Amino acid sequence: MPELPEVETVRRGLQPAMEGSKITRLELRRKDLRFPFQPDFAGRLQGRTVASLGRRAKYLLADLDSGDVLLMHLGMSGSFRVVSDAPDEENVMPGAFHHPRSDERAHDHVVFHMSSGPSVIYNDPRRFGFMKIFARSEIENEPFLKDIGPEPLGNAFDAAMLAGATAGKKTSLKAALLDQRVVAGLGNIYVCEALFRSHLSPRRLAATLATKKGEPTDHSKRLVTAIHEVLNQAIKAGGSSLRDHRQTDGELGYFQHSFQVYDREGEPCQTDGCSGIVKRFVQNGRSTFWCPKCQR
DNA sequence: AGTCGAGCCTGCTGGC
DNA sequence: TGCCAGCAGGCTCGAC
Repeated sequence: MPELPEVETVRRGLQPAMEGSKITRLELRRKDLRFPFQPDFAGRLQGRTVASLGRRAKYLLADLDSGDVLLMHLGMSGSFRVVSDAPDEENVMPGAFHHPRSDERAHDHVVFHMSSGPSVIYNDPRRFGFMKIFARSEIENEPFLKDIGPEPLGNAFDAAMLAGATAGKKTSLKAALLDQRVVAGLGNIYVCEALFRSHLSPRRLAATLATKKGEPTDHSKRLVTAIHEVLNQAIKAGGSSLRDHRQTDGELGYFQHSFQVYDREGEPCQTDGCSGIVKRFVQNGRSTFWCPKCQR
């Protein structure tokens, strides 16, 4: 599930419960997620106040009053939900309709009991997600963050930057956009959608975003515009819910209804005047969806 | 050095 | 109905 729009949706949902609130108790229901929890993981969190909850790429970053930062990644199937208290009860926050079944609760791995009242529960069936604490002073050296490219919705990301980052790359446009060192936070869904909206082929050589002089081409400009549009629309829709993603109140995101190519193999292309059919093929081990007729 | 495939783990879907 | 292969939104590592 979680690409940038889903992680940002989760961040906004967790903010009221976590920001300015103290972690009174941390329940670890297993010793690992993708990786073993660090020694004294719970001890470094309990009694600490979350000064702010931020996001970098697909990572959530909880800034603690101890000078530590808690980094959280949702992997493929991670989700958070906020419940009013006592996670063993069915008392979900008002307005939520999602009451997890007991077999879903088997994957409730971490529970943050917050001084603000509610508990924040991390659920992750596949356990590709992980959590790690590091000192804020070490953020520049944090391996998970240090090579990540610019935020696609930030000022540093524009056509010239994208052209520079892909200059000389022998790989495809699709693979380049999935590379977090080029631009942060895009995953398979939003790369497919952005390429479609910019009418660029996923097979196109990444290096063609720049001229020989290194100037950004029109393609690079179109792509940046498309990335902005698709991410902003998806955040507005609360992300995309395919299998796992839910907002923190249990609501589904609904951007999946706005997909134009992703998971639409065999359906007609939605570009005005195009009679193409959406195709799927496997590129770098991942499904790519595109319209061969209008994406060049 | 840059690029690509394998693997991590569980659950769901479609075909037989 | 039941079984099993194939597939899934991310990331790192090792091999070329």
